[in-house]
Parts: sequence; C-alpha cells; structure tokens
Amino acid sequence: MAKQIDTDAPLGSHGLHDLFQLPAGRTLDICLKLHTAILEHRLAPGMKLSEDEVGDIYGASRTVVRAALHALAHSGLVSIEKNRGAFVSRPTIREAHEVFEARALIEPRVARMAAKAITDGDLDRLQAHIDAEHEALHAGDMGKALSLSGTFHIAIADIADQQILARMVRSLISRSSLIIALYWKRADTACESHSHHALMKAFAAHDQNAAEEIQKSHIVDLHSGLNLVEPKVSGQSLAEALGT
Amino acid sequence: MAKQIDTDAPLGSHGLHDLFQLPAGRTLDICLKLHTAILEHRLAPGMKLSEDEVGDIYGASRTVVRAALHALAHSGLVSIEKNRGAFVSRPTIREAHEVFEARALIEPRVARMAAKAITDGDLDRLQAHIDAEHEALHAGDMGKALSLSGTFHIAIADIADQQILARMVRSLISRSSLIIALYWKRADTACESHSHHALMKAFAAHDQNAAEEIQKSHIVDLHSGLNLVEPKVSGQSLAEALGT
DNA sequence: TGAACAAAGATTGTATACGATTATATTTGA
DNA sequence: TCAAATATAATCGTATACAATCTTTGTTCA
Repeated sequence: MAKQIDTDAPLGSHGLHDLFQLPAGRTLDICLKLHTAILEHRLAPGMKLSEDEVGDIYGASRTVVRAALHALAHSGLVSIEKNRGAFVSRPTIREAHEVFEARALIEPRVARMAAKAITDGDLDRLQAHIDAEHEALHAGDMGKALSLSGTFHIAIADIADQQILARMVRSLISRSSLIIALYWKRADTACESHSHHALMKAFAAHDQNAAEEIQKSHIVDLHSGLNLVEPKVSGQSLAEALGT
Repeated sequence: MAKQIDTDAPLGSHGLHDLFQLPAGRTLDICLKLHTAILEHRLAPGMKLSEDEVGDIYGASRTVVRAALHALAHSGLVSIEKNRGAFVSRPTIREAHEVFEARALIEPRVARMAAKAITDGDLDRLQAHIDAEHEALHAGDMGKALSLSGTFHIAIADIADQQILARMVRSLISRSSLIIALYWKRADTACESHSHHALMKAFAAHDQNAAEEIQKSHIVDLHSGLNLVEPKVSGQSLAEALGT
C-alpha cells in the first residue's frame, strides 16, 4: 500500500502544541479542535463561544474549556471581553494589513532558510501536501483546501527549522484564515497553486534567492486579493458549526 | 511641577495587556507582576512557580494564579510541564540564537517605521526613557536598568504603531531578558546607551535608512555579547525573590 | 552499603458551587 | 405606542473540594 499523506495530521500540525505552549491533555485537545474548526471556516468570525456550550459539545467542564479559550485568545484567534465571554476574533481592516505586512517581512526569510535546509524527504512531503490541497479543492471541500493552503506555509517554516519564526508564522497563518473569511474577494483560490509550485521548483534547486523572492511576491499577491472594506456579519449557531 | 516620566508605568508597558490578550482583572495583575519580576531578574530562569506559593504571596486563589501562569507560558516566559508545574523558562542556546536572529529581522524594520512616524512628543518621551535608564544604572539598580533597556525597544515598536509587530517585539524582548540572565558575558551594559543615542539622532532626523541600519547593528551587537555556552544553574527561594 | 520497593506527602488536573456582572424580558408610565 | 425602569434569566469570575499524578521518604532485602 502506497504511503499517502495523512490529512488528519497534515504537515505543520504536529507543532501546534508549541503554538499554545500547553502540555498534552484535554485543554490542548479542545484548543486544537476549535483551532481546526476556525481554520476550516466552520466557525465564523464574531461567533460567540459560550463556555457552557463548548463544554457540552466536547464533554468537558468549564474549567478546561476556559483554559482552552484563553490559549486561543493569546494566539489571537479568539477575543475575550470581560464578563461577556469569548468570541471568534474579527480582525479589523487595519489588523489585516498588518498581518500581511508582517508575513511579507517574515515568510520570505523563512523560505530562504527552508531552501537551504530542505531535504528530498521534505520535498516529497510538500508535494504530497500540494496534492492533498488539489484533491480537497476538486472535492469541493473549500474549508479543508484553505486550511491545507495555510499549513503549506507552516510546513515551510518547520523545514526551515526555526522554532521562533515558525511559531510566528503559525500565528500569522491562523489569523490570515480569519482575515480571508472576512475579506477574501477572489472566487478562485487556485491562484495559490501557481506560487506554491514555483516555490517547489526553487526549493528543489536549493535556490535561496528565488525562494525568498517568490514567497515575497506570493504574500503580496495574497494581500492584494483582499477586499479590505467593511465586512459582512454572519450569524450561525455554534452547535451547528461544531456538529459531530 | 515639571512633567516627569513615570517609571512605574514606563513607555512600552501600557500595551502589556495586549501581549497577554487578557481582560483587566486579577489574572492580568498577577501576570504583570510576575512578568516584571522576571524582566528585572528577580526570578531566575528555572525557578519553580508553585501555584499555591504564588497564590499565597499575592493573595489569590489557585484558579487565577493558574490562568496567569498559563498566560505567561503562552508568552514563552514560563514553561509548564504536565503534572509537574510551572517554571521560569530556561531558554536553550539554540533558542537564544533564534530569538536574536528574529530580532535582527524584525526590529530594524520596526525602527524604520518608527523613524517615519515619530513625533516630537515621542522623541521627548524616548529621551526621558533613556535618562531613567541612566539613572537606574547610576543608582546600581541593575534589574530596573535592564528592564528599561528592554522597554526602550518596545517603545519604538509602539511608536511605529504596528500592533502585530509590536507584539512580536514585546515577546522577543521578554525572552531576551531571560537569555541575558543566563548568557550575558559583558560586565557593562552601558554599551547599549551608545546605540540608543545613535538611534535617537536618526529618529530626530526622520532618517529611516539610518534607523534601520543602526538598529540592525545594535541587535547584532547584543547577540555577540552573549556567551552562548552551557549556563550555570541558580537556586534561590521564591518568597525571597518576590518579597514585598 | 546500596538498590529496589512501598507508603506517605505534596502538587497538579478537573469538577462543581456560588457570587457578580451582563443581557433579556416584562412591566409601568407618559 | 414607545420609552424607561425593573425583574428575571443567563453567563462569566472565582473559590473550593476532590481525584490523579508525581516526588520524596522510609523500609527491606540482597
């Protein structure tokens, strides 16, 4: 049986505990589940995350849910308002600009480092990752496709083997997912594939300059794909989005 | 009465709630107190932070202390080990390199932005900040001097008015403080003053290129001031360090 | 004497309960 | 009918209690 990419634990996901800096346990489990739900756009920005409700859904007490929500808040995916509760963050237009400017600063450097350090095994895994993204796109699973598109960038940071920068990238990618949910204007997400393929070529050739430049253009391109005007609101029930 | 800098709430400290993403409350209070204690080197890397002990010292229940320790863990200042508790982080040599490499990437850009956006009022406040640092140094309060030296960099990020990058800088500065506690080899910290003064001149002239270059050299200089070999361990009692 | 094991103690992980604050629904008056 | 005020309900903030896990200490046996 041919080795296939495990889409339940895709590249770039094994370092998530590092993003939250939590020991293994139920708090981390709930963190990861909510994190995934947000990245796959099953939880819309602005949605209320009631402690009781989340606890009922995942079968945990408020104590652990609360800790998970605080962890997500620190990553910027959730906003906590005193005596009002936790909500999926709604990045402002300004934050959206800042996030992509930060990405344009950090990720090209990371891509350069990855081009230097990448191995053949890494290349195979990245390719499998791209294939999985294509597959999800063809299957019409937009949420997963978008999520995979983000984890591709995280995988690059992991290959560069810079934990500090990788953690920043992880955080920026997560926020980008929220930003895309609110502000994305292009109908197609396939445009990404081109850049990702071009990056693969640079990686394969260990061409650091090319990798850096391509990544920079790619981020700028993503930034320009945003329609940064007042977003629409959306109201969906929590249990519905988290169902199953 | 002449307006003086308030050293109890120095530049760059008002955005700390942003670093932790916590609403005002006792959890944040304890976070800030522990954060300050760590930045002033009153809490040594590796020190155990028992929930009961911290709670007794600050007169809070374990619930709130626990939340504070988790928040500090997310910022990288504290490490939490499952069923073993929280400890002041001990950055590895590798992490130390990565932190200063990340700073060398991010802070020069931030300095450039600050040089563009800085106002006369900002300049005055920065100068007062430098003066306070000098004063602490003369008074022999090394902890506060080091802390102020760090918040100078944070103040620059605030002036640049980039929240995302400012938050990254805040986190990196905090970790740098731990790294300096473990690995600093120079006897003098006054060397910093020169760079900070040079930066002031560039800021005053709104010279973006100069600000960027000076900051880059400054970070590289700090990096080279580290003695990145196995650090010594230190054992100090918790209540003693936190006394008063 | 030293190592292995067992029991006691201490500390963390989690659940639950209660008070405080906010949101909502109802009532009352103009 | 609408607005303001009040009462009710829902939710969060915090403390405390109990269970699970780890650490230490003391004992036993080779």
